[in-house]
Amino acid sequence: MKPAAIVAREEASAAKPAYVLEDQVGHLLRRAHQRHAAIFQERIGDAQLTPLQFAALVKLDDLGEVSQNELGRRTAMDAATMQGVIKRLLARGLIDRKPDPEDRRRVVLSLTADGRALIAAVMPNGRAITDETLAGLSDVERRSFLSLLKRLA
Amino acid sequence: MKPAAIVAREEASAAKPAYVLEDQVGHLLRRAHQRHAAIFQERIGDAQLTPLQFAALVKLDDLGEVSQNELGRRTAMDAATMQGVIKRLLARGLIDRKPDPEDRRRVVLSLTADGRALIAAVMPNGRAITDETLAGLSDVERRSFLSLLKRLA
DNA sequence: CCCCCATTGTTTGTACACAAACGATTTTCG
DNA sequence: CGAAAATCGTTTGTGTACAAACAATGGGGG
Repeated sequence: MKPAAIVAREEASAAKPAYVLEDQVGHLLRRAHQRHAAIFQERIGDAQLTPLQFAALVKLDDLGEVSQNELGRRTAMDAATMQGVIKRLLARGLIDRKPDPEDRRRVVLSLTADGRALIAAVMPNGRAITDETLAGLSDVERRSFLSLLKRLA
Repeated sequence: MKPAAIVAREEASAAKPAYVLEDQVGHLLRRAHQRHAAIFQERIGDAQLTPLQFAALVKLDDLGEVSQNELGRRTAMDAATMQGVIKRLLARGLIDRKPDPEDRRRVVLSLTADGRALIAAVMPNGRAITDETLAGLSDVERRSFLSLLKRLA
């Protein structure tokens, strides 16, 4: 006859066939994202700049001029989230905003000289952040992980 | 002599050696997390229940009774975030809260009967959500991805 | 041509996420 | 023992994240 403690443990694992929070993708994605955000904040080199603001500046640097919604699509932010991000970048004078003469619904966004200077200055830190986030994985593992992650996103 | 447009493009790619936003871990983690959150909301089967609330209930179900901070550590939420999550679970009558007689700083949390019933009801959906999030990856790829992700988190 | 429909940008409301500062308690260590 | 340090829970402030509803504009199809 098995000891009561073991019977109880077996019953428990029979009743709850192991939903281990720590093994769920969602939980792990959330924690990995948290860790990345912490690394970002620590190393981006500009205390006010957030990951989303950085992403918006990078894309704006790539594209030159874009409408607000278009920039949102390119950076995976919805229109409401965009509002806040754009407002803060405008307040810091990092981007410019003007009406689109060809479509009066649109506003055209672009980097200011300050914006271009900032993005040039912190870009290397962006690379370092990516690198530190992936520290602990070998080159092969990094490639494999990024390729799988891309398929999930 | 090269056309100005091509010179400009070459200068651009020389000056900016390809920081491709779409390839950065941080951006991909954020997008994967977004996608998971959308799947969660669609399939958890309780419109009010969020991923964090679900996580808190699962852990509470595992642990029985815990203090608020302890539960926060187990679910990777900080104390301030915990406030809101606990407040909403209390408001729905899914958890109980009582002072710890042995440590007057602490509050002891536990599931109510409603909380236990809800978690039992939605647990299968939790599994389905994990599965759908990983849809597109083979079994081998899933194991590999989760193991790498765990090392990043 | 005009009406329906889509798109653009905005606002409001809810829910994470965390820093920072706080009062109350408990623990530790000199 | 008693003061310093640590822990617990709370509040405030800023910044994502998204649903839902809105006014204004643009594009088509009847």
